Amino acid sequence: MPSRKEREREFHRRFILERAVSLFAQHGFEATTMDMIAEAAEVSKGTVYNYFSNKQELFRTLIEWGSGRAREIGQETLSTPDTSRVERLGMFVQLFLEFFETGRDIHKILMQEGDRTAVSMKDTFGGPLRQNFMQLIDFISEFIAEGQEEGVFRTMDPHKSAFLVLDIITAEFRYSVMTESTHPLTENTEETTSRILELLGAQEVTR
Amino acid sequence: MPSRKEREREFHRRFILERAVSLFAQHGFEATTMDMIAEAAEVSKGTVYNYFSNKQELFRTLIEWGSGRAREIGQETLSTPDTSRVERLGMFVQLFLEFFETGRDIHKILMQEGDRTAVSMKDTFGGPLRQNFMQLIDFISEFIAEGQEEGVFRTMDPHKSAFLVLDIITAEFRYSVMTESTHPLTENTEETTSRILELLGAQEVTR
Amino acid sequence: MPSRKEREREFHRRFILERAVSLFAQHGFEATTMDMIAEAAEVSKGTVYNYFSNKQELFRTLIEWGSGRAREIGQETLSTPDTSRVERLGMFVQLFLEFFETGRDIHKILMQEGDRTAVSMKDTFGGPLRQNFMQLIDFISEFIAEGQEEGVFRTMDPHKSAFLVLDIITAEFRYSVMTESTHPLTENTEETTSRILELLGAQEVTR
Amino acid sequence: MPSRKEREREFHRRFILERAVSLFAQHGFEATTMDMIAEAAEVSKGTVYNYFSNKQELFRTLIEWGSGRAREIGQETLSTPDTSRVERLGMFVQLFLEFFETGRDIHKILMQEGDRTAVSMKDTFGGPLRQNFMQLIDFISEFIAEGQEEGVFRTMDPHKSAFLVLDIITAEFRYSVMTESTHPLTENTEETTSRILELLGAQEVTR
DNA sequence: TATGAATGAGCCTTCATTCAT
DNA sequence: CATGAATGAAGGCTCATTCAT
Repeated sequence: MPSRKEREREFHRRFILERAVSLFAQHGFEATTMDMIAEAAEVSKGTVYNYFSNKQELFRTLIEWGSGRAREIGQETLSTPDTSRVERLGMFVQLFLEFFETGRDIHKILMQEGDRTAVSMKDTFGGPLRQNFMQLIDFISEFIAEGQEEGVFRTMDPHKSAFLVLDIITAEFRYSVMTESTHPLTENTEETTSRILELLGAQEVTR
Repeated sequence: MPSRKEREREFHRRFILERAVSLFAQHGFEATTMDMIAEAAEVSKGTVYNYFSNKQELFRTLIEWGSGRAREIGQETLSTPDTSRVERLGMFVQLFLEFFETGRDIHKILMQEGDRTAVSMKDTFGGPLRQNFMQLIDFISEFIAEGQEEGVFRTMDPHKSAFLVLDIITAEFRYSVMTESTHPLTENTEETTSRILELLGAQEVTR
Repeated sequence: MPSRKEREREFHRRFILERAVSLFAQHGFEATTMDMIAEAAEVSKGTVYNYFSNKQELFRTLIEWGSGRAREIGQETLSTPDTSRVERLGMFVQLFLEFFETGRDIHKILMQEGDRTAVSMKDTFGGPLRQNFMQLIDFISEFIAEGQEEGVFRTMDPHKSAFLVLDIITAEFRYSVMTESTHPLTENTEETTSRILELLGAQEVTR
Repeated sequence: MPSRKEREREFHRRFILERAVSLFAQHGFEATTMDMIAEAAEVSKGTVYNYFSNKQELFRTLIEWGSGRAREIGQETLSTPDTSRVERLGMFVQLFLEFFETGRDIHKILMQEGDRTAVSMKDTFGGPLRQNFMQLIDFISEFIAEGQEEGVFRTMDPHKSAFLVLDIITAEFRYSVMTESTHPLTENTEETTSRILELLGAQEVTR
């Protein structure tokens, strides 16, 4: 039972995080200073240190938060029982694109850091990010493998296919940003889904 | 006719660049210090500044070099006359994967900065990188559009398709890095090519 | 009502300035390092930057402070109503020499920078220094012109005379420094004043 | 008997000095780099070091050169026999103003450094500059003392008067620079001379 | 002697972190 | 807990000087 104090503390902590997100997204980890964060959060620098022991922890929290949510989406949608694989996949794509839409900033961070993580495993932030990412890959991979057993998907390496599936979805985000599009990403849910189904060689898909 | 001095100077310049590449790839722009670069290049810090007026210029040179080469590959392969579209695409994929293979570090940098560029257009390094990237997209886009006119590819937005084509290729790189694979990327040339052809709805492809 | 914190901050700021003055006077702007200033002020380098955004601002503050005070002296003494011009001039000379006496260091800086300003107008520090100096010249100039109208002073270019008047006063300072004299400058008030009166051709002066 | 080589060397040395003068005048000692000097002298940096063992020596040479010339002027004009003191003084003023006119740059340097010298005796450049300056003061001082004995000048401290005499002359230079005047300084020879004579209380001067 | 690449000490400035109030 | 002044370890960059060619 969290006391009122604890709840307030958690609230304050989240507030700082939310203000920090856009700064990190805009300037990257190194170029974002604690002063900037403190100012954006309308508190003193000391206060920021009261909630986060250092800059890295603050950033790591963001990474974990974002990548954790991504993993959750996979977990929640892909294993829903009593639903066709196609429907589940559609749900997954939709929630993912919605997630991108809602938290563009956290996504920019994840993508930038994702690549850096892909690059140097020992990276401080790589840990939780990589873990969440790999779990997400596993959910997708398993989803694909089961679909193959059911004869719904064509036979191909499920693990690699999982990467490709994620790539197709994130491509939407990259395309949107590169073309400075203002259309909501979710508009492309159906198109993206069918592109994935095609990749997976889903039988029942009709175009 | 460049004098011996000039040639040596150019040689030395390249040497510093080569040593800097892996540092930037590993730590990113901000976290890589001029001291690190100087030490890696086995020269003094002053010497590095003798060849590059500042850290940004050094980095920009790398970005332009890498992204310029990527654009060239597109230009050289996709517009080859007297060759079927399928063959041209195969060549494109192969050269691109070879390029990844040869210069893994420069690619890591391009991808990291690519994402950062995708994120904030005003970025200092965005200029040349974005320009080269967009030109590459244009080459691919045109290649697709012509193929559509010839009835070789299915009808879909050529511009967006171009992004997807690139994404499919770079996905190989990402996958390779994430799984710490040691297989040469070029092994996947055929598979990647056919995946792209499938995306484009190429008629003659048989699996 | 400035809070205690604000007052302390202002106090500290002044302290750093006072310690910096003698360093600048001794070594000049370029040769004085922020490390020297920090050490002299018994604080860390970072603290200096807490009070002054950079070296130039610190120096500019000194220049403005000193040259502003010089201008004030002219303003306050020369336009005093109900006082003879001779008395006013005497007051002016006295206060000026006192000012030299009190802040020998700031004067050294003003004279050094004054010459540099005289030399290159575009100088960063020239602005406020030159402005204050010119205003001082204007006060003196006006004082002389009015004296001429009253028939107290001989006829001559008031503007140029103003420069000469100042030169005569500062000559005392230069002489004192060159001869390493320890006599208080104010001892020469009367002598200097009569020298100026002679220059101005003041009627009532008897020797 | 200087060999041709030696003469050429001396010639080259002077050339570098001449090119360096305006740089030092414009930017001051610290802000003038050896690169700038080398470029201005159209030689390599190494060559500059071939003629001057370091930056300080180069600068000191300039100072000695300039201050030596000033001393010479005093020596040559003030002790001319068979000439009235008034005429000698006129000659002195004229040559001095001409010197200012011809070598504005070296003068700027002397005035800037002169003040700095006046300030810290231990200064590296102070030595020769101070020595030449003091000798010049001595010449003037002696000239005044003798004039006093002859009854030509009023009685006053000859040493201090010498400083004032020099101040009156240099004031012309300062005034000219401050007002950005383009008139040749020598135009003011007569006016300046009579101002000095007035200071000295010369009997025969009529205005 | 001329050249200019190499060196490295040192400068200004930034910023994560600490800590007294 | 909140504050923000103080700290000092780096970092980017400059430039006088050296030295091999």
